[in-house]
Amino acid sequence: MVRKKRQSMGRQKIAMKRIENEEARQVCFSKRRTGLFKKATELSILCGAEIGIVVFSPARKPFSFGHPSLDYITKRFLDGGGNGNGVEVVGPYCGMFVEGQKLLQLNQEHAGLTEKLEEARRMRAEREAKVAAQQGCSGLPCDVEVHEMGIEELESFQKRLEILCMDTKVATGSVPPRFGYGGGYLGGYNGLYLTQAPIGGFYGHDQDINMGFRFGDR
Amino acid sequence: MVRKKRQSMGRQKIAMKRIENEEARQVCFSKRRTGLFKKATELSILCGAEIGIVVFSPARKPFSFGHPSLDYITKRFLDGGGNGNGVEVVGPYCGMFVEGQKLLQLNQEHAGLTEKLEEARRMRAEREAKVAAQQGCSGLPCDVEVHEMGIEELESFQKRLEILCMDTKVATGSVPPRFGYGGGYLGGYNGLYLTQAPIGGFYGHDQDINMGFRFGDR
DNA sequence: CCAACTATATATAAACA
DNA sequence: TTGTTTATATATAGTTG
Repeated sequence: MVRKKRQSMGRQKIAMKRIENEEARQVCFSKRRTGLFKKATELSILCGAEIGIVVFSPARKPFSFGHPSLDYITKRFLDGGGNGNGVEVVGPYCGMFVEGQKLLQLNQEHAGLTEKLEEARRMRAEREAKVAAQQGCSGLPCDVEVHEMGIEELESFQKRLEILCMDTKVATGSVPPRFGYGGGYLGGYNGLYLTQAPIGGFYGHDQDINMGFRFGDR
Repeated sequence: MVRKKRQSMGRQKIAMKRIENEEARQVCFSKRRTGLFKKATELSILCGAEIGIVVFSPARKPFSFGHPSLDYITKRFLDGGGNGNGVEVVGPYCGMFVEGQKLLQLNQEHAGLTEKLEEARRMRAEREAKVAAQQGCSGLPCDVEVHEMGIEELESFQKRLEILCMDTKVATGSVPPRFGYGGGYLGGYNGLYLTQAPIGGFYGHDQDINMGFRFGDR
């Protein structure tokens, strides 16, 4: 009787060490990343846990996962870290989220500086006007350019932040991708989202595209 | 022949929805969190991936995982996101790490603004001096210091950042906890670190410190 | 909470589309 | 790089201590 050849050897045990074969490593990465995110999804659903994950592929491509969303988790920290203490960082053991605190501080600092800059500009304008009225010596080479540039940069920066914010929401699924970006929703269920998160620069090298949310795109 | 009663019903299938029983939910969380971190560990070893995870338990207690460390991963972004492009955010889809990009931008913007502020103040002082002297508008020495406040803020800010940075290192295990905090290193191997990450001043409540696991154990 | 233990649900290595 | 199939390695629910 002819025994049919096995169609598969089934799952083989593998040594817990770096997979040297590059292709195999990449395949393994894809599958296990999917598995990891699925586990995270289940954990958050079953236990009501809130989770944020960021993974860099062997090819240095970033992927992220968040529930309810990374945005939400970050906000939770910015709003006090769930410890009822929104000001003093008693035990700043938030790991990755320490960044949230830094961000908050920088934002405040930024706002403060912006205000001061504006004020300084106003003052200077006044003086300038005064001087001009008295002596008509306008057109000093250095100051005009510097300050106009400041405003432009400020505005473009503001704009960039807003876009970033919206994109983050889209990517993390806290907002439906109705902006023609291609969307950030990759799967998941029950309000959970899996997102690929290329940083920019070179993610167009190969076609890791199916997730295609870009920005004005490659 | 007496058949022994089964010692266990074995693993039962459970519905993918929130576990209502609080105790069961907490137990499930512990087991699955361990499993999730183990999966992350395997992924990083097998594929050379870099991973950062933050999880909030249903009891709102934070746990984190990082390879090589959250600190390292964060730095990678702050230093340019590993894309060799530290300035323009082409595709700002970094999820959690968008924060990193924002931080970078804000930092740069902060530096730029500070400079411009100084500049603006210097200019204003110049005008003022000119007005006071009511003389020509050619260059002249302007040693008026009006920007002390700016400098003070800058220094305190700098200090706060440094403290945060050090604490982050302690928390992620990249530096031994010699500061009496109670320690952030909880186990791990091969350069992998498992860290519990309580946020506030309450991380000493109980000793759920034993989330370690080994390969080959089961 | 943690450590077994058992029986079963799941994840996944290999090979191929 | 994703999807499918097969056979097997692992993760875990339920329970006990």
